[in-house]
Amino acid sequence: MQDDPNISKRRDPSPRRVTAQDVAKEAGVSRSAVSRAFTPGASLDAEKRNTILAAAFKLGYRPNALAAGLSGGRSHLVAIFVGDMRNAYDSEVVAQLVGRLNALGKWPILIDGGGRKARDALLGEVFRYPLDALIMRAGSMEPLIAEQCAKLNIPVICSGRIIEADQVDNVCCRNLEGSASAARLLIDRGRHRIAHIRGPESYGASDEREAGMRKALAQAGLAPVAVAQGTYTVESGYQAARDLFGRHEIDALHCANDAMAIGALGYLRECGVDVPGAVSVTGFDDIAMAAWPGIRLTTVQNPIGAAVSHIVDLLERRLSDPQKPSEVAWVETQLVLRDTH
Amino acid sequence: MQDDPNISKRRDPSPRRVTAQDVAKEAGVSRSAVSRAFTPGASLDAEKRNTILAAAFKLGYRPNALAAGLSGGRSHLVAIFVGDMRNAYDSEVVAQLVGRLNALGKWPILIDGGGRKARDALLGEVFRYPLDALIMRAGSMEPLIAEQCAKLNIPVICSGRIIEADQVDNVCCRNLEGSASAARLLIDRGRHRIAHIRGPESYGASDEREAGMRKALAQAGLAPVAVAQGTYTVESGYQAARDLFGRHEIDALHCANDAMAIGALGYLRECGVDVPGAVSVTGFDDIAMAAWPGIRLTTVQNPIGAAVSHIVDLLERRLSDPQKPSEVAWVETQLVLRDTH
DNA sequence: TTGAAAGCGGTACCAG
DNA sequence: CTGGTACCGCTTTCAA
Repeated sequence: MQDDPNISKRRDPSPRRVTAQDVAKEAGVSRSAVSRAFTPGASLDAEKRNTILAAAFKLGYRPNALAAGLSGGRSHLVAIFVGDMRNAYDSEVVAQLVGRLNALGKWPILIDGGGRKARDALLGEVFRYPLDALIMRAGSMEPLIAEQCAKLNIPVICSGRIIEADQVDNVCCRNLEGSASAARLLIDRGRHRIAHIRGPESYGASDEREAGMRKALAQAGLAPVAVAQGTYTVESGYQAARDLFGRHEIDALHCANDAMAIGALGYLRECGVDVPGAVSVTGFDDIAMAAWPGIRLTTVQNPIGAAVSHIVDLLERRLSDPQKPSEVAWVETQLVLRDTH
Repeated sequence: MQDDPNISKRRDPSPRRVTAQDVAKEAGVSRSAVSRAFTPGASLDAEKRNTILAAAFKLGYRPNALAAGLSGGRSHLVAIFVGDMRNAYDSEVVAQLVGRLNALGKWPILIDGGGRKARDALLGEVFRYPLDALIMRAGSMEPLIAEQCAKLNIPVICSGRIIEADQVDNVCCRNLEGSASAARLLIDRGRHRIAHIRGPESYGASDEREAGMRKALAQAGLAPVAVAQGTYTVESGYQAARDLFGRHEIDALHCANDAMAIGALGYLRECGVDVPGAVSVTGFDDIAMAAWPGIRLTTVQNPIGAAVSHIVDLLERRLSDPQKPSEVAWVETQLVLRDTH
């Protein structure tokens, strides 16, 4: 090894990546043969294939995915656009999604849209890659992006809001029904002075979740005592709870997501309010944290696993049939009874 | 528009992506000119450039990043390998890192190593892309990966554990000192019966954090009452606390990360133990959650922003000088006093 | 300043 | 089954 006459070449300041040509030379075959050795189902003498694979292994060769993607095939690159990764629900979705995509041989490029002004520029840049698809995880989302994708012929899987367009498939949660079920729980529990912390207007889910609780209350001849607006963060839930409880007589609080419910819980605990003795609190999503000891939040489960499975499923079906009509996959919610109702 | 004679072409089942050639034809120039129009600093008549850009805009053209990467340049693709995205600290790091990389025009491909058996196969696949760099965020990490990268000439930025190798830069937290400072705080608070929940052996940080607290105790002539082992999850912290408090007289508990501390806090709260009246609890990391109302954990800040800045900085410097010697950037910790000590 | 042409590393089709 | 060859879309010389 030490005497390798190539040692000087090895010192080359920027050693080239090993190519099929190199492997071909090493194995004494043609470039085409090397390509075939890495193409499942290609016709190639078994022994020759082994020789080639051995040479490839020795040289540390891997077919360049960029080149492969260029010449006709798929890039296997998928972009995931996330509204705000700092949000617990979204980050759980991303975590699961990444694992599933990896397993499928798809490589997710993450784009963090979090409050970014230059969002368009950002997307403009990433669209330079011939993406297999774009997965949008966002409640507050620009249909503009979908438009751009249409132009570029990139299929879109959208979760969190429904976009009606060609080549766009949607995954959506039964927000209204879910929220209504939480409100009914509170009513059945004997609560009458029910308040709500909703999300910002820019998110479609905010309206649906508010509408759901209003509907359930109305069916019981009730109306919300008060509705405050947060931003889906723990901190905003804390603030909103302070506002609400400072100005109203309230015996139950339904929040548009778990993070805000946890913030509200924190406020109530600070005030020494007995939950659920004096006040019931419910959330929406059932993030991992909702189940933690010390929180044990009663909430509406918006099952992440189901949403991710739908996304992956729609992606696969879309890729195998790019012309198929758009679909909406619904995610059903379920009440999870813990210690705060 | 409706009369566009190309309408039949538009109906093409799989419309090609617009290429430089198309733009050239539209603008009546050569392919080369189009390329130049998109290359800052290339010599091209100003007016002609405008014509070209207009044509490009009209056609919705974007230079194909794959082709660009193929022909010499960088791919601008960066892989982020995360040990376990379900962990709050790691997911905060990823969230920030993604934003910073996006701003730099680098596109992060996420790989979730979370308990995956086929980790090698996974990496083998992603290494088919000519990555600009690999960022590893992992406490429990295979130096094998670094080896593979060396072969492929891919620089590595490693955070969470130091790997000494060419082309590998490291970002590392002062685990020992940080943990020692927490232990000193507990001692100063008058605690003598101090226990520790450590992390698994496979993580280098686990040993360092335990050693730090042992060292501080030793300096005060003390030794830990007991040490339990968790897995850096909330649930494991809860379990470990139950074990510890069931078998020992303890007046303070230092945990190797915040998640476990939060789990322990949950257990103590369930038992009605007064924190910090009867028992002090400290964590490590200062994840967002540690500051939440209802938790307010006293902890050792392992500043994520600083770590991310170091990663990005090392990345930039490595890319601008691939041959530069390896570096270690240290992240300094700081005690954050809240309500549990 | 410009256009033509040679790669970049594969894939896929061609004739043999 | 095999090697030769023409692309894929872009960047970058090289002359003009």
